[in-house]
Amino acid sequence: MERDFFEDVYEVVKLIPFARVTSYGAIAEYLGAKRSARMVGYAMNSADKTSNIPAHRVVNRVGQLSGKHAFASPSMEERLAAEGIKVENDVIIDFNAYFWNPNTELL
DNA sequence: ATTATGACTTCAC
DNA sequence: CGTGAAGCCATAA
Repeated sequence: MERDFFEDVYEVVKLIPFARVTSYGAIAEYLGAKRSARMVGYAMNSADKTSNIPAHRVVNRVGQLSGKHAFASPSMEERLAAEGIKVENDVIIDFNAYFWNPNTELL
């Protein structure tokens, strides 16, 4: 399994530092295809099952755990809480503060 | 090759 | 301010 797009997504997601989160759009934009934000999440769906990808650090633009349903256990919010990230009502608190932009911080 | 689907995003009403 | 619809791209059937 080596979908080029997926591969890039995995790489970026793996590079996400501890207690840090990012959005699908940000990753997609970093890959040069900001229109493919959906594919990023789609990749995560496969990534979390097949690889040790911290998909729980990837949320939508508003910091909402849109993909929590893809996590068997523990819950996405628990994983984030384990990193000191507060989550309430499936939404990351102070998301802007935890936001990690690959284009800005990684580059 | 074509159709359907989706962990998104943005514009419109 | 809230809900709805359309757009875009890659994967799967």
